[in-house]
Amino acid sequence: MLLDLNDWRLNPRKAVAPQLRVILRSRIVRNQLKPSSRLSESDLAKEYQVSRQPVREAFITLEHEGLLEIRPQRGTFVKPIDVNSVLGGRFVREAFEADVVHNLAQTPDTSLIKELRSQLKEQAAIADVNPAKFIELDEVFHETLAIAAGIEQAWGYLEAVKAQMDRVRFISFVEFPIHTLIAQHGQIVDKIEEGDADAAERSMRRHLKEILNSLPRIQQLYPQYFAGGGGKVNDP
Amino acid sequence: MLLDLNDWRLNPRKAVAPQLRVILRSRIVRNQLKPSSRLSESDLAKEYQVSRQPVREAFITLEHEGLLEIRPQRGTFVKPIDVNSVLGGRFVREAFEADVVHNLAQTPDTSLIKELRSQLKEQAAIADVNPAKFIELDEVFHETLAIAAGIEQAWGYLEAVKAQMDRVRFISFVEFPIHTLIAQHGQIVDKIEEGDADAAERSMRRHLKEILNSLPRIQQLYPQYFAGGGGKVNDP
DNA sequence: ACTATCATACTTCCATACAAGTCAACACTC
DNA sequence: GAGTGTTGACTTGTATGGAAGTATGATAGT
Repeated sequence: MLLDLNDWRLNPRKAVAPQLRVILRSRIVRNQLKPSSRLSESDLAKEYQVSRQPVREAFITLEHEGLLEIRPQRGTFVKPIDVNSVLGGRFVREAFEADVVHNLAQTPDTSLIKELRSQLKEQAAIADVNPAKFIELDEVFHETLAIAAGIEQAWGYLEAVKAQMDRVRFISFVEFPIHTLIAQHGQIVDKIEEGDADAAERSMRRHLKEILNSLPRIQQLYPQYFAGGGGKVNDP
Repeated sequence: MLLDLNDWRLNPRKAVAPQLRVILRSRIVRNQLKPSSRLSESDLAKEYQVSRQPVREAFITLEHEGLLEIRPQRGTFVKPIDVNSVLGGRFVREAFEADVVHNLAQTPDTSLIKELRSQLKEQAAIADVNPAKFIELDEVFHETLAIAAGIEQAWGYLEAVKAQMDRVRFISFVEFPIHTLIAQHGQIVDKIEEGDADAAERSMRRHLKEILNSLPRIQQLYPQYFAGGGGKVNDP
């Protein structure tokens, strides 16, 4: 889902439109297609050697996901990052994952703990080597929690939420204190293992508030990627 | 959003595809287009006097929303209700709205309370007259809370979640204890007014667990609308 | 009676042509 | 020079024909 799809190759056996959707989505989230830049149906059609129609259909789904803005008869543009959307998404995600770890801590599972600790080692190993890869591992970590809580289905609803947050992270890796994030992961695992549901929830909420620290700085460093003013969003 | 769009005329000035998306979405959520029933691009194109392309584009977005299932070269079908999707969505929504009222109760706003109490009266007045209209008012109630909490943006992320839950409610109004729901609304408002954040959160969680009571009964009464449970399943 | 093959009528998916709106450049009028 | 209308090259939106795949039923063969 978050894979790097630079080496795109369309599989001619499968439908083209869904493949284009995944490829373009990856290129936008990874900040390879810059916010406010123009995307032309015809140009992309030529680039991928297909007709305009499948490109167009990919555009439509990506607009629905909040990554593109289609202005009829005007053009299609990569949507600038809307701070309120990021903050709103972050709120949803915090609420969701707080409940997830709260549930998990009430019935700790040793095999889950073992798996999570294994992932922590991977994260630490890759941290200074390949930050983009760390983001993938981070996603796996959180998804593992959701699946363990038995609500894999629910995790899918957060796709759009994660996309908006990931866009911010891909703009500037250096602004994110990866080792802090990993330490927070460790704390969450600890609290789940201890069976302290409230503490686990607090750890997760603190963890997911981390982006609030870096977001203003990133917005200041890269104002060209953002749109509108960052209003205030209340947080628990 | 949830409006009844039975007698809807296409506005020829605006793009057709988005209008079709809204119309079809409404017809599916309101259970006018039955689960597992077949939708044909050509038929709908004739029905709305347009070409197949805009119909197709509407299909694609609705599939992405989990309301349709497009089987290539086979047909397009209204997706049967997946209980796990409903439960997962319910989980997300409970987590979200619990945090919303928790925040609201920490800084009670008298004008908000007044507005909510006014809505409660409306709900009570319509309860026995028009259950479909009550669902609309219910949506307004919850949305009002989200907006008051300053996270209108986040509310948009829950569109798909609400759609799945609403489908269940539209299958059978009688299974839902509307007066109980209204009483729960009242309790939530009370606790916000009292400034008791934890109690407000508990009330909201109890309220959003109400669907768990009726879901099994509805599934048993209308197995043909659900996937993978009780209905005649023709698996290979 | 039973099975395999093939014709046919569907379906979605893609390519192409055209329609309609937008915007910038440019000539023209005042 | 300032303002205005026009042209033309763009854009996305829609219509339509055909390609490829799938289900169904008739038919031939055993």
